[in-house]
Order: sequence, then structure tokens, then C-alpha cells
Amino acid sequence: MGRSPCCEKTHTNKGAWTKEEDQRLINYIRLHGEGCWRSLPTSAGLLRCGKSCRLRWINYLRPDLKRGNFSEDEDELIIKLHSVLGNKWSLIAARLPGRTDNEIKNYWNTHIKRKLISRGLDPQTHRSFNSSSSAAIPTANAIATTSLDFRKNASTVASKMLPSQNQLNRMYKFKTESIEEGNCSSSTTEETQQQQQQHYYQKEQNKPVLDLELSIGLPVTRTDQKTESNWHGSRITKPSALVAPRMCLCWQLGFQNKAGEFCSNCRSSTTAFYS
DNA sequence: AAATCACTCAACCGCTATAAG
DNA sequence: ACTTATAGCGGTTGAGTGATT
Repeated sequence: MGRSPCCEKTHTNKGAWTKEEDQRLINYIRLHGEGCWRSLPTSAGLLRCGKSCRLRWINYLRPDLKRGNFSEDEDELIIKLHSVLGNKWSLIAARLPGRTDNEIKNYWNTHIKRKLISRGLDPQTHRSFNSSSSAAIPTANAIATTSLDFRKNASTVASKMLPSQNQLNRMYKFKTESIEEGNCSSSTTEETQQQQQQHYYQKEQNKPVLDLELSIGLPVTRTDQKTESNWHGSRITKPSALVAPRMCLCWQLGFQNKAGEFCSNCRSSTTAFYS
């Protein structure tokens, strides 16, 4: 058997909290501190489940909550953090003292989304709607502004979490080199061109941008042209093609040898290879 | 003044990772 | 080792409220 349940689900209140319930919760946490939400409702004399108590405290009753309208600075910071972190509201809230993840999430959905749309930006990707595809290329100005403001605010507010200038440079360098060497085989030619164009703009501006689009691909090599017979005997020249090496899907842990070859598991006859 | 619409936000729901039994 | 509950998170809902017709 596992744990015993935290509360009698059938005897719990739902819906809006009353002032009395709030006061009970506040009093209890003042005396005993946060945590152990499982036993809190019974101990505090509340007919609520622990989950509900936790939410009420975190989102509404905590004394360090700021409440009130969001400032313009907070708006911009949320937008920038969202462009880096996506819908990770708890991580964003951690960078905004006095604000809760729920509050920020609500504010995003009711205000900021609209704000970005009115700026012609897609709230999810933070890229311009004017671009033709989902892998739209932001304007050079937008890149410059975003990256400048981003680092300016990030260095003061989110310095503990966000990458340093050196890290940004390293990431930027790695990504650009990878694309220039044709190492990314998962993108289509068009996407690759767009990525290259985007990085070109960034290079031109000399203001690297944190790109969190990750792709996994195998290094590809180009085959030689081949001349062979087709089905009715005519000689045809097959153009060169991009080919990825066979991929090892070994799921066991092992060590490569000094030459960097596959682990012993992979060399065994039972290993599956896919190309 | 009443009806309808639009908006806000607290609270709930469902999921995943982890802890406890 | 397994089962079950908890903690925490993001998504969604719906009651309350103000604006508009």
C-alpha cells in the first residue's frame, strides 16, 4: 500500500475562499510556517484540501506579494524572459519579486499577448507576423534592440539565471559554425538558408542573440555522382546526394575506445543500426 | 434601466516528477 | 520493487464586474 490520503475529498470545500478561511490559513502559517500542505488543513481546521491551501497562500495570502498594476519595466522584463523561457511561468515569477506565476500567466494572457500582437509580433515566437513562415527572420533593428535591452535588463535582474556575455558569444559562435559547416541535417534547405540569413544579420549587427531553437542532426556528407542503368537499360547519371551516416540506437551505457569508436555494446552483433 | 458583451483573475483541473509507505 | 499520494506546474474555466448598446 502507498501513502494514506491527505484529506477526505468528500468533505472539502470548493470555490471562493471566505475571510474566515483566509484568516485561519494565515494564522496557521504564521505559527507553523509554510510546507507540509498534506497535514495543514486538518491542523488548521480547514475543510480544504492541501493543494487548495497551498494555492491560496502562494497566489493570494503571502505577505510579500506586491499586487496592483504591473509597471512598464515589469511588462518589458516579462516579455524578454518569456522570449527566453517560454511559458515557464514559475521561472519567470522567480525573477519578479512579489509576483506569482499565476498572476504573470493571467497578465500575459490578458495584456501582454495583445501588446505584442499590436506590435506585429507573434506572442509565442516573439517574431514578426510579417515574415512568411514560422521560421520568420526578425528585422535587424528588432534583433539589435532585443539583444541590447535583453542583456541590459538580464544583467541586473536575471543575472543568476541567464547566460553571461561570454556564454552568449560561445553559443552564438557554435551555432553559426555548425550551420556554416552544413552539420545540421534536420533542416530543409530553405530553413537553413533562413537561419544563415538570420545569423548573417546578427553578425552584421555584431550583437549576438540567444537562440533557443535546438535541433539534433547528424553530420552529412555528399556522395559522388554515379552513372548506372535504369529499369529499361538506359545509362543515367545520378546526382550527388547528402547522406547521413548510420545511426546507432544502442541504449546501453558504455565507453568509447581511444579512437572514439562505438562502445563495446554497439560493436556486438545484437546492436541495431538505422540509417 | 436592462440586456449583452468583454474582460479579469481566483480557483480548479490534469499532468509529471518525486516522496513516502 | 511497487503503489499511491504529494508538490508543483501550466492550461483552462467560470463567476464577478465594468463597459457598451
